[in-house]
Amino acid sequence: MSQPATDPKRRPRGAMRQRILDVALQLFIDQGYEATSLREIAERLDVSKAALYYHFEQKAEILIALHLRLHEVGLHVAKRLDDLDTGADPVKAWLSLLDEFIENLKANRDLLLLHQRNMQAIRQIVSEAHENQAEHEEMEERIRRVLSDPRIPLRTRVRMGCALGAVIGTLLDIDSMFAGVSIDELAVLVREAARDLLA
Amino acid sequence: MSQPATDPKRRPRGAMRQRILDVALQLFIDQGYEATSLREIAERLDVSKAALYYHFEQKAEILIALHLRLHEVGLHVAKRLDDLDTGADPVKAWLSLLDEFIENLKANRDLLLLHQRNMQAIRQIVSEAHENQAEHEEMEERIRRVLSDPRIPLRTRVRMGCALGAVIGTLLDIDSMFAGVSIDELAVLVREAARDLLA
DNA sequence: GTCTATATTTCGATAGAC
DNA sequence: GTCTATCGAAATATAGAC
Repeated sequence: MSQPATDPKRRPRGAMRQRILDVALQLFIDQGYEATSLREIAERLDVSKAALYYHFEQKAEILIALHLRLHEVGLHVAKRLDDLDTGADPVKAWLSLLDEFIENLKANRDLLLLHQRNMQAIRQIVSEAHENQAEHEEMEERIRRVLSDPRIPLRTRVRMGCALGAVIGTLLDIDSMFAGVSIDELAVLVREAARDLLA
Repeated sequence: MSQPATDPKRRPRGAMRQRILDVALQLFIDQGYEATSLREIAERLDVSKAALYYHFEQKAEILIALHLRLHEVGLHVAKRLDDLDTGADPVKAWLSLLDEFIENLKANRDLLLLHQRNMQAIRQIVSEAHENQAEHEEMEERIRRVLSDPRIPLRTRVRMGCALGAVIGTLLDIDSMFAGVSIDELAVLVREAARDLLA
């Protein structure tokens, strides 16, 4: 009903939309969302500013679209959070959450970088967009809840947080930290360190 | 010669300047540098926009002043980095660097938050201000150099990075992670975890 | 779908009185 | 040191032709 009535096999559907998102993602990571103008995005794509408005009603929608991409990717990690809520050994569950997270990070480092470097803008825009629906609870929120769960000893919770911090700190900004080392090689070592932390 | 000719004992010297910096710091942390207008800062201080320009020639100077504050604070940590360069046991040196860092973080969490959340803006503005002088090498740069030093086994370097990530990840955004736990209590546990990581 | 205008708003910054 | 008033630039967004 709501799908466009064109042949679904005719592929370049929304191709321009994707190109916009790709360029915006790079610029938002490098300069930040607020510091990036639609003019810049349009110039890189060699189209006019107005062309962008055919694909997105507002600038904020570009950021939201990218944020949603990350959200889909994060669903697997969220599943592991459910395990944590439903009993089971929290340390074990956390370790497999970290594994899932590392895989996600390897495959979508740019989206996570976007999130890390534009949290303020994303928070503000998303909260305005959903108004008060509360709809999907943010993964961060759920992580915070686990780390505040009094049923888990504080010492353990802190180490869970440390392990997560270690993963993010070493694998996300890899280029500026361990330039030249492959991410896979790093991931193995970090995973091992996280395990030691929670042993 | 260049000092103002007023009585140096008459204290509220630059009091307004400090109030501006304090308000700006809070807003830059909450909303980001680019998303914060001088109008907002002026409103919070209940002065006019133009008043701000008596104390700072440009908006960017406010950010630079805050960045310099952080720089002074970071000098102690930088000393520990020297130890790392001049031989000695890198693991031991790293641990005492982390201790110094944790103390700094406890005393100046807001400045570090500012830095973490406005890296892009700071980088761009600072690089424009110093043009090509290269003057003071940024601490991050020095940390990266240590973590790339081939004389230290990769496994050790990764763990050094993990330990730093653990400290930052758990102690910097403390309010959103371990709400309700005192930072001192947390710091003890994180310090211990870092030591285990590098054991 | 993309273009050339243009409207509208807001921002950083300045001039000059007090 | 602070104000009012204003400037010029740049940003988001829209109108309407093609």
